[in-house]
Amino acid sequence: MARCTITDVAAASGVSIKTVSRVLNDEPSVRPETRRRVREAMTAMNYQPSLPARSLAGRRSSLIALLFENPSANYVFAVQSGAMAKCRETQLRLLVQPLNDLGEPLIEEVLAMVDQTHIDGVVITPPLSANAELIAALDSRGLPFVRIAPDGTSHSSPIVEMDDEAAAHEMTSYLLALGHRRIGFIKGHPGHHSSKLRLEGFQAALASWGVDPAEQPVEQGYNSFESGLTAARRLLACTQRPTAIFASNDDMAAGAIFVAHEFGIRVPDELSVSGFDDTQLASTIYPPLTTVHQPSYTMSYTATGLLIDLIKRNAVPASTQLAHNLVKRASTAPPRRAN
Amino acid sequence: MARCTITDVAAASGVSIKTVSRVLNDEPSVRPETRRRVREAMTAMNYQPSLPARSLAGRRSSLIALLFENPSANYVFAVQSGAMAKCRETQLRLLVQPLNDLGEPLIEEVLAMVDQTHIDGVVITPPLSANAELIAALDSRGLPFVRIAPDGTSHSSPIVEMDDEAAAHEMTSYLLALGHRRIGFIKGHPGHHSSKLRLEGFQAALASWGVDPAEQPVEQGYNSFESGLTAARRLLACTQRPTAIFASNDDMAAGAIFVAHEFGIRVPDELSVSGFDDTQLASTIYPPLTTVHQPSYTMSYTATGLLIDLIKRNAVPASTQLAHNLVKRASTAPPRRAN
DNA sequence: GGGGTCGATGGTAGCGGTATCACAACCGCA
DNA sequence: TGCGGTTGTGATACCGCTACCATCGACCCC
Repeated sequence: MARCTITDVAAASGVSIKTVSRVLNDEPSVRPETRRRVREAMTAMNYQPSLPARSLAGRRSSLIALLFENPSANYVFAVQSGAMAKCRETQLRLLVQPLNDLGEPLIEEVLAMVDQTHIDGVVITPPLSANAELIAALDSRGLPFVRIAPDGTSHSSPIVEMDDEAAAHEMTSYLLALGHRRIGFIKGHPGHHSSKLRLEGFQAALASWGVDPAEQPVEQGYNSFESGLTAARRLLACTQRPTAIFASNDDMAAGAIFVAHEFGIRVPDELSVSGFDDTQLASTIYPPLTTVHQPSYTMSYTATGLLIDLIKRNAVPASTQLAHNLVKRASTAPPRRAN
Repeated sequence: MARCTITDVAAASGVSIKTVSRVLNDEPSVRPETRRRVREAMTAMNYQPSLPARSLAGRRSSLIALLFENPSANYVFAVQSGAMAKCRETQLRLLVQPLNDLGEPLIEEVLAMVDQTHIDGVVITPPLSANAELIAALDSRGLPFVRIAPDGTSHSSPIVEMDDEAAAHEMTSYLLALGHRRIGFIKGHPGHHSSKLRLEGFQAALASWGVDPAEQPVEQGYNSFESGLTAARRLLACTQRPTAIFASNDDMAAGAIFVAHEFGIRVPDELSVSGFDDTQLASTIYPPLTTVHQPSYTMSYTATGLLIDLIKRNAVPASTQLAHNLVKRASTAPPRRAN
């Protein structure tokens, strides 16, 4: 069962290689009867088209790339699974391209990859999706791409996102409704646009409840567990300790819970903690984390679908917003009455 | 700066395309002076060789695949990063191929991928590395592959592994040295060969300390957090509750700690818990987990290196064993004196 | 009923490289 | 001086497929 080629199939089904090629590409104007014969021959011989040959001859490579620069295993895994699922449906191959710790040559690396592999298109995840140079470079190559959760800068490429601000607003309202009036906030990585939106949602919710945002303690975090540790230590060392902490992602929220354990502060009795993203971690720590479910898998699945449409030159929406939802678990409760 | 080809480079440097090809492939018998001229032209024109063209014409595709069927984001991320790092060093591309939820057509899917992409070789992670049919299928295609932590069945392909039994032995000895004499064990997924080895290490250590392994409570787990929950509930509901739990991986250990929290059992004061793997999770939960550091990243980095050697027909060791080490954190302590 | 259109198919020139062979220039040695 | 053997280089046939154009009968319209 050695590899066989289009020529073998053509011979076996008594047509020219061109007709086999037509069947392969689902082109019209092949008689159904002929199509059937060719298809049968292909299955019988276990014919597999050669991807390199197709991409060399045609304009398509049937290969798309997923670009990321994100250190979170959970996020990357989710995004990758989503993209992969869509690729499997559509007979495409996915080239996964991590761009961590590259510094300057990032753009060059991407362009080299694009030129070498003849990629058809790219899905870009945050924070890369907000990288203006990268966008410009891809544009210069005329390569189609879809961005996941980029910043607000306008560009004609399609976008898949969730409403970070509304979600943060909801979470904050939930904490306020529980009775919390002193809520510590841990900001996300300054490089991520969503960090800004989440803070804005937090502040807007406070304002709408008549609570002065300026009075609430806010600490800078960097999306890592360790940065959550540092930020939470500061928040909990305040003289007026907050009764709740809202962290901009789950890793940092896990840090806050860790610190609470260290300090002997009971969660949620003495301190409520909530996160953002709903990664696997959220339901693995104790107590399980109240958080916002971010549909990372679905976002990337959707983005990949849009990219494929884009490549096929179908009409594509400029922007798609996916639903989030609040996941209430055991890390939040009404504040203990202290007075 | 549109894409340029070997012909352009040849014209620019005044040689034939064949000579450019020679320079590209680092073949000998090109005059240093000529080589320099061609190299210069390539950089000046920002020439990037076309991967599809090379793989079509030559025997190499400069593409290798990483096969996995593992639901753990942390593990997959680590393995992928390691393979990717080695690929980047050697100018290869990595095709990541998850094979989850495929059932029967798994082998076909892999073979189709192999035939379509003209992959040069494969790195196989557990539990796929123990899949005899897969191994046979790859063999039938004459494709080089390296397995990470496969089971004991002999095969000429290189293997990268750690000593699971010795590591489990060490961990158990550590718990015994702390004074524990009733240790609950949570077994790993029956499909993973390492599960068996870890259990054996546990039992051997007990025996060498004169403790009867048959007296220790053992529960079946399936490597997931949830299965750890179930197993730990059973262990802690025993009339003679163990003073320590050794779980075969970190996720299940996290489950045990979760259950301890639920039951109001203090860790490590009333119950020691230890895990295996040292994933990111181990240092994110509270208390941080004593565990065995499994060098997943390094294993896959090494395996990829061996694969490349194999492809180049260099001499390759049949088996490489990487060092593990015990990471002592706060989840273990001497048992509380109860009598 | 002749020319135009369309449906179904085939022939063939590449795509951008590599492999095989050929060949000229140069070398040492008898 | 002439011979075989290197060494550096070029010409050219592919690799497996797609794009473009040609072909050829059937059908259609006025």
